[in-house]
Amino acid sequence: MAKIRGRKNSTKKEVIIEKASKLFQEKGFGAASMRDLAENVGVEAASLYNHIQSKSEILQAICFRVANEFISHLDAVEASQELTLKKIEMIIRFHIRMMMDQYEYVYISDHEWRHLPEPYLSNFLNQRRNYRKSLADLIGQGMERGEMKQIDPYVAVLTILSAISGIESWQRSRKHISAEILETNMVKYLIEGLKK
Amino acid sequence: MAKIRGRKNSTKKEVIIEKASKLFQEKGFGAASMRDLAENVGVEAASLYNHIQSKSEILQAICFRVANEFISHLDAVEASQELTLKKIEMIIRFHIRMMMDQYEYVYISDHEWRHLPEPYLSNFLNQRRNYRKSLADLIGQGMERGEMKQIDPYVAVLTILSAISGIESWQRSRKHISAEILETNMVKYLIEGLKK
DNA sequence: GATAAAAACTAACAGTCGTTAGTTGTTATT
DNA sequence: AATAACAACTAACGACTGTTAGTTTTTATC
Repeated sequence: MAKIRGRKNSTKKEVIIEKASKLFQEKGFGAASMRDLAENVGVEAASLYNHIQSKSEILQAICFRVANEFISHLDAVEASQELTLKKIEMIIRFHIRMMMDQYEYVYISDHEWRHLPEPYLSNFLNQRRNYRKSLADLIGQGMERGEMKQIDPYVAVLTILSAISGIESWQRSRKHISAEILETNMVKYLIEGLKK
Repeated sequence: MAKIRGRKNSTKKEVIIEKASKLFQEKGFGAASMRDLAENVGVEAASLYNHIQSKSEILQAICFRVANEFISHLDAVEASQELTLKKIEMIIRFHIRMMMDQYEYVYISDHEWRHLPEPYLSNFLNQRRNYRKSLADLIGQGMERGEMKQIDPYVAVLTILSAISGIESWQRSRKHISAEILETNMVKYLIEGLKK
């Protein structure tokens, strides 16, 4: 019996998921093949199945890992004692950081979830719906307390989340702008708007 | 010889492109098959090739059609005599309307352009880069004239465009919110911000 | 060094992919 | 009615898909 096997196994599985995230982001889940992935891992395609059960299991792992990170952070923020507007700013900053630090993972979770098989697809969409609902409630609360403008909370959530998920296209022109400038300016825009 | 053939041909081709736009948006370009598409058109897969040259020609048609619409509108706005902030508002409204009226086309142009073959891919990305550059210049001009806050123009462009392209996820919950409310609130947010 | 588990390999499966060739039916012009 | 272009069909191609079975090599424990 191998003691360390469990550790070794999950390590190799992690390598596969990491390489897959790059591949899925570049080519899309449908266009990325297991043989592509195997080549990146440095192994034959069939050997991958010693560590994973299927191609879509990789997608599941990526999507739900990202979802859990966002949900955990939201819970922590909600439990804090900050002003509502400050809470929203914290969430915005976390989303921006996630997008910059774990670009491939977040991208896949944002765009490739369509290829999740049931029942994972419904599960994922439920989690996403709940997350957005919590965020909208938070914004509604901020309006009630007079901290913020009167704006449809759901539209605000939509605007914030999709504005940030668009950083994807900034990734490719990284040279033109630093991470710090991006975060500072985007937060300023999303909080204060464009008009003077 | 058939006089009307040209017209007939393009009409059927247009049907194919229209059905394809729905299919590509739902399943992604890679996962959508020509046999899928043929079934939606009501014809055998091979028959499609009497009207189109390849699968990717459909993608090209969609991506460049959308790109041209946005470029044309931008040109018209730039030539107008409005205030800069008003110009930007006009562009935002146009993007929102396009997203609502031609959702599938815009979605594909936003997300499936990766699958364009060269040299169309480079061509497309060039056009996109130029479009964003023009928009950033417009915002820079607005700042110089004192109409707007001091924000990195490129970040502003990125925020605006990606915020709007996120309407995709609103499409699926259309019942919860009307197009008018969406447009009004999103414009308000993107111009005035969240803070009171 | 023996043992046994883990992980690599080769070969192949059944199915799907985009696309082409060749043929038949349809439609419009003469 | 004859002609000719168009658009549908069937059949098939070679390549590629995710995945399984069976076998061999590597690795870790005793």
